[in-house]
Amino acid sequence: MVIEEVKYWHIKNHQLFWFLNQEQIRQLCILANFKKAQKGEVLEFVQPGQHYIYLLKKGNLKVVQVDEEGNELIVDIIKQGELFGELESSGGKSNTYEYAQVLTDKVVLCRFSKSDFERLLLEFPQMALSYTKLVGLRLKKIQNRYSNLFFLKAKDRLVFFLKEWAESEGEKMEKGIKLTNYLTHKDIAQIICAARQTTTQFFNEWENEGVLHYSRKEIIIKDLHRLK
Amino acid sequence: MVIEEVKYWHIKNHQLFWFLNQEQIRQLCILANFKKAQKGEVLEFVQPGQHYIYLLKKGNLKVVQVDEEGNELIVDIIKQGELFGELESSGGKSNTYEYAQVLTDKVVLCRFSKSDFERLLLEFPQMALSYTKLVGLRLKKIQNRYSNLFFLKAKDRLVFFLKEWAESEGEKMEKGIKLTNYLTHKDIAQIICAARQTTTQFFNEWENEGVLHYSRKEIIIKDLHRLK
DNA sequence: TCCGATTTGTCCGCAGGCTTACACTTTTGG
DNA sequence: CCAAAAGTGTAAGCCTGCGGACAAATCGGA
Repeated sequence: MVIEEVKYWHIKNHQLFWFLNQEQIRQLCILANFKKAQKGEVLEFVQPGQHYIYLLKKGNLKVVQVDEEGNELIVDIIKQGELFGELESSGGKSNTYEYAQVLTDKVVLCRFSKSDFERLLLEFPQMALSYTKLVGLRLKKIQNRYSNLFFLKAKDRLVFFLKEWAESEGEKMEKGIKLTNYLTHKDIAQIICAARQTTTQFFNEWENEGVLHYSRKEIIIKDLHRLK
Repeated sequence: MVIEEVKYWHIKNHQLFWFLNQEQIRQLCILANFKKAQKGEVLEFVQPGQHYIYLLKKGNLKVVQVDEEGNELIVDIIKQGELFGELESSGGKSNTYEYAQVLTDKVVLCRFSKSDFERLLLEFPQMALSYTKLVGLRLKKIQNRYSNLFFLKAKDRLVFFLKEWAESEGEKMEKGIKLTNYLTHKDIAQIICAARQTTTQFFNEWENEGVLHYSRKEIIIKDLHRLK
């Protein structure tokens, strides 16, 4: 069962764990610490002094940044098979605090210490290269979000976000594209950098126009092109 | 002379080129393509199909992103000794176009092909690790700018930018901190994501309060703490 | 099944800062 | 050395969308 899971994980992360053979994966698996968590649970993954890399094996979670006034911003949504932790940890200096929270019913994740991970990267340079590309990809993604925040208005940012979501997790059906929903209006607002009320408004406009249906369980995008 | 320059460059980039000996540096130097450019010159560094990594040896330049309406955003300021190119190239999909422009009187840069660079990283895993950390650092930096754009108002973003600049290139003097200026109000506006007029206004407020002096050649921050 | 908590719906005033518009100043290049 | 271009100063109007306020709906747990 554990090996089964590892196999799965291995597939999801081919770009990174490609170069390891079964034995090495098994070894990494021993290194790794497994953990389960329930919906809503908060994971404080940036303990000072303790540096871990996390791999989300099952479920989804959000990485939230809080400033001194208590304003929250969702920095990233971590999906099945994605790495997080070291990468996200904020610059250190600032007065913002960061935590992760479970969005789906349950979540399975494992972690390995930063130093173990680095040892692995040194042993398998090919893997270091893959890892670098992975980080580079995130850099591009965030850079995209950044320029969107400047170039686009709130509504267009929401459209952008929904299209991206549809692309990565959407399921095509006769009635449109179905997204299994694990986000509230508030969550989405914090992702696209808007007020919750503004987000609600846009959703309702689309609901009335009949191009989208939002519910807590799922979102149906009936017509992607009319989404604007 | 060339070796002198390489030595210098080596120092500036210790985190990356640490592990190479003189011979290897010389070799990299042969691999590399040198180029000089004048102030104002535009470098189209993202040719499709051609993947290069650039190292800025001397001077400063800005990386600009342009959207379909012609709005410009400065994605990054590249300073002496910094790498750019592959890292910055936008996600590919979008309809934004990117270019670099020389800010200082003259600029010296060299480039090596992505594949040569990757070969080097594979040969020196320690270097791959350093490079990974470098990319990670940029990720953090951009993530910081992103959350600033959400949490902070325009004026505070300008303060943040100036403080950062002062930290990286400021020169302490009796009259305050001196910054050799290579940016116009427009440039700064495009960095902090504000309108040019807004930026001008803030500078003038500070000028009147006597906490800062702006000119095209230099910026003197007389009192960092009163800058708000 | 019921109660409290969370999420969603709606309205509206207010403000930050973008736009437009133009005058003035400094730099650059022929 | 002069004209054109680039950069700076200043002001007014307008618009997006934030924030507060509350009601209604939905969920989750005891």
